[in-house]
Amino acid sequence: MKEEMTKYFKILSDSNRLEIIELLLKGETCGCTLIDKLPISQPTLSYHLKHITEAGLATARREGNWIKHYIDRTKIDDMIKFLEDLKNVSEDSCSL
Amino acid sequence: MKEEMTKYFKILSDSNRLEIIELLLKGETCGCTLIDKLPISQPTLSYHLKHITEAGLATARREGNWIKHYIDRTKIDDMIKFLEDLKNVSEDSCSL
DNA sequence: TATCAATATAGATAAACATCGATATAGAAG
DNA sequence: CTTCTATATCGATGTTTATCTATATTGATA
Repeated sequence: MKEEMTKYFKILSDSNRLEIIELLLKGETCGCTLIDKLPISQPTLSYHLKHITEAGLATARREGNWIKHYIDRTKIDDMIKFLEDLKNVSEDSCSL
Repeated sequence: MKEEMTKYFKILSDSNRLEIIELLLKGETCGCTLIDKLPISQPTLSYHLKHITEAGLATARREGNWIKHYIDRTKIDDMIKFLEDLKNVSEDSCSL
């Protein structure tokens, strides 16, 4: 649980990755269009997409010539939930 | 803004740091009591507390012999807000 | 002022990370 | 079956990170 969260937070801790996620949420879905909007090379984009996917924040699926990427919004919800709980931790609350 | 967020997320991306933050929220406040509850050395704890503070997630203030640390819960709110906005990003929304 | 407890710094190290250019692979389509 | 486009992998590199031990600093107090 907490392991999962640190993994997600690590993904969000890089500005290029955050940008990628934002673009994916906006409907970009395809690496070939992402690449023009980011200050990184194609191999680096591939590397980030792989990590985002392996962390469980996105899924990838081939569609014809392209590989489409979809952010799993429920994972963002999980993070929000976790932070809400964290914020409410107090001297007499149980651990997360 | 987004820079600030990646900085916060980086802080939360390490399990020891997350543990420290949780303990601080529970009212530990002092390094000397934290140290017994963590699998790290005193210098490493000092190192993490420094980073948490420099990132703006906590404040530190000397009180007699000890230095007390206080998490700024509004920063957690900022993260929650950011993630809410991120989740709601869509094809026709503006950028964060 | 000498001592002690809490905290910080220095210096070292190994691992992880972000990045690149070059190249390989995979699948669609001619 | 060759070609083209999208994506992945390889190998290298410089940087950042988490961690340690040893030592310094700081401030309270005996």
